[in-house]
Amino acid sequence: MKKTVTGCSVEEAMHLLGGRWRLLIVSYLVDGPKRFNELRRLMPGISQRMLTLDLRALEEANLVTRTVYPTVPVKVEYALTGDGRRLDKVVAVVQEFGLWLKARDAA
Amino acid sequence: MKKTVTGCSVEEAMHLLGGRWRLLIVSYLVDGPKRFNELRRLMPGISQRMLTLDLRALEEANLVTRTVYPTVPVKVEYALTGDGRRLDKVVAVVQEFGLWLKARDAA
DNA sequence: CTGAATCCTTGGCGATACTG
DNA sequence: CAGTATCGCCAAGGATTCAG
Repeated sequence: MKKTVTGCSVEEAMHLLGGRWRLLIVSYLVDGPKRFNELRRLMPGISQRMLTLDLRALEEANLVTRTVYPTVPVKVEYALTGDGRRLDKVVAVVQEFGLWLKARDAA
Repeated sequence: MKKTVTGCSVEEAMHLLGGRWRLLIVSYLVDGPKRFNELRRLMPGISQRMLTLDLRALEEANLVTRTVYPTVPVKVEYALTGDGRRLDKVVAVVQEFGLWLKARDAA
């Protein structure tokens, strides 16, 4: 990817997190490390492909770590890095807004 | 639009704000009402079409108001609604993250 | 100045099948 | 279990033109 977005900070952040699933993935990792299929179960709508791609992107951005336990069968855990912890507040605030939005539109 | 995203709050919020420009638009409206071309100047990359479409979407979501002053030439002002003010924190947090991100990647 | 209309391209994303 | 590889769709977005 590496599309040079010369824009401002909001644009940069959105380019990294703006996909359909990325911030949602992070929102689940905030609670602690998760395995691949664990994340799939938490997000019934996501495809295997997108989960992989988005996790790779977050990994490349140093927001998430990928740890492989060489057991049989293989076990892979994803967790937020220290940098990724910078997203805690983002997730919290967006989640809060989303909740309010759903409540409002339900009425 | 009204695409029924049955997902969780983060997914809902991202579906509304996840586009390339929407949150950026909001980030400029946080500082006060802005005119159409004023927004265009602030976002050199955006096309006329997308600015219109995204503003309409935000308007339909009751986050932004559109006020037409019947002068000649016409003057149109966009401003955040009370509901839209719920995005102040979102913008602030995302902006902060984006700034940190740019600083980190500059190093 | 603020759009609407049209056409076209891109890439985000899903579906499916295959693998260590 | 945790992926990779292909294929193809379609909505997001850009460029250009026309209009009140």
